[in-house]
Amino acid sequence: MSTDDTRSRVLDAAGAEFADKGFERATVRDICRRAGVNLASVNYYFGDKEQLYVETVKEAQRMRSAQVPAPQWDADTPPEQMLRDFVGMLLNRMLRVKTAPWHSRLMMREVLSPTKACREMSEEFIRPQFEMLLGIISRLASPSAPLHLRQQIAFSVVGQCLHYRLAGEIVEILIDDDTRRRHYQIESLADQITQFTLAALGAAPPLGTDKLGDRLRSKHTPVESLPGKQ
Amino acid sequence: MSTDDTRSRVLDAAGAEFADKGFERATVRDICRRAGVNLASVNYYFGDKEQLYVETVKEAQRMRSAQVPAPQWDADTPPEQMLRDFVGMLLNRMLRVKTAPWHSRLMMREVLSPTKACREMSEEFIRPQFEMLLGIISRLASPSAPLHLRQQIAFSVVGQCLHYRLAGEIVEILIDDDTRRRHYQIESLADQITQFTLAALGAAPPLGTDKLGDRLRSKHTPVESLPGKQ
DNA sequence: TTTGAAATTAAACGCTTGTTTGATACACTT
DNA sequence: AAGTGTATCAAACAAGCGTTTAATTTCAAA
Repeated sequence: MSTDDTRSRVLDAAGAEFADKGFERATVRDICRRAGVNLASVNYYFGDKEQLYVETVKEAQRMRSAQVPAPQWDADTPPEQMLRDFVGMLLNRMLRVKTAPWHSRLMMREVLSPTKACREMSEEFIRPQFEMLLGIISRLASPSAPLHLRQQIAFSVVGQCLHYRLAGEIVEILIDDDTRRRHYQIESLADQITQFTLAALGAAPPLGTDKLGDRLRSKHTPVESLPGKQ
Repeated sequence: MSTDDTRSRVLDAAGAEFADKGFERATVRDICRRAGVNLASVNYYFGDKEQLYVETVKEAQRMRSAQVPAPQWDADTPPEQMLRDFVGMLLNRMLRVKTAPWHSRLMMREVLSPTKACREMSEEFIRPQFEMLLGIISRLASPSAPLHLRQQIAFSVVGQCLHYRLAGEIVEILIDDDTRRRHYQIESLADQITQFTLAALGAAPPLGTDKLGDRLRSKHTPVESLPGKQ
């Protein structure tokens, strides 16, 4: 955890402020007020606001990989299960931590509009995840599917997940509270997105015929290995 | 189009600035400089910056409905074609106008993070589009599919499209220029997303078997039996 | 105890922001 | 021609911003 020396307090407060308001709207004064330190601390420890921001993103990246590790699979894990795990991980990382620590929110911000200061960091953070998904897709798709098509399928998967994070405010407007409480829990969404994708690939019957969880969860080992953050 | 009196010039310049930089980062000075009018004009005609922003969003909404109307279909248009048209419209509205007039960019901004000043406006702008898509899905999906599932399928469609707009910078990082030029044109993406969705619904063969455009664009061919790759 | 570098502080600097002012130019009526 | 309300302008205002400074406190080594 964060020690309580001044530098760490500033870093933590800055992360929260940047995650909430973005770089421009977050002010050094608010950061220092939240950290309970003097106004000049930012410049004393980090030089200026921008270098503080970069350090904050690095910290978020460190914390996130330590705290929500990617799933590991046996050699005989069926690719359907891998897809379900991956989608679950994606949704959990995006939605579970909406109000929790600022690390995920800040990372999301960097993905959506990468700061030039952190561009290459975002890249090396995203690419391995994309390659992992691409590997799963390749096991599921027809062998004749060219690379660019498999890449687009991967984007289709990511897009479905991202939507619930980005357009969350619109979803709250369009779907009534009751329906949302009943059918928009993370695991339900993960099931739906997985089945949708598998059906599109011909690896499962079309949507609306049965529940995915009944097939995937029961057949193989239960999925509590999901990166659940407590 | 816009008359060249001062008020219109300010409104037009403000739209462009707000669309580019958002409310906070856009400055009254830049707006007036771009409009070629005096700094005080904003307050003279609109009261303050926030009221100018609201007027700008209203103007964008007016222009957009006049300029990019939703597709109209014959009674005998097959739902597959309707989905293709809808996806094409969505992608065009999101991507085509990246550099073009500011109206669409500003609307997109409002959808992603609705200003409290324009919340209800965004709602009445989004909902009809969502209902239209929901109608198409309902014709394609299994009759047994409950409402909440059809809604989530609609979100899956929107999510796939939105992704190319929102994570566009990440896509540019992950996919090399050549592949992007060849396979990431708007119409190609619309084909891929449509086929992906139709396949998921059992209304088309799984992805990677043939090109969608060949079937949909020429003439509608009925649904063939779903192939089983178990 | 003395010393000196590191850490912290209050205050101010210079700049940009949105907004307001008061004077001036213009167009139109009487 | 005089009067009148609208429109435009340069200039200044007050507030907030990131940053700097210079003085003070802290505290471990000498």
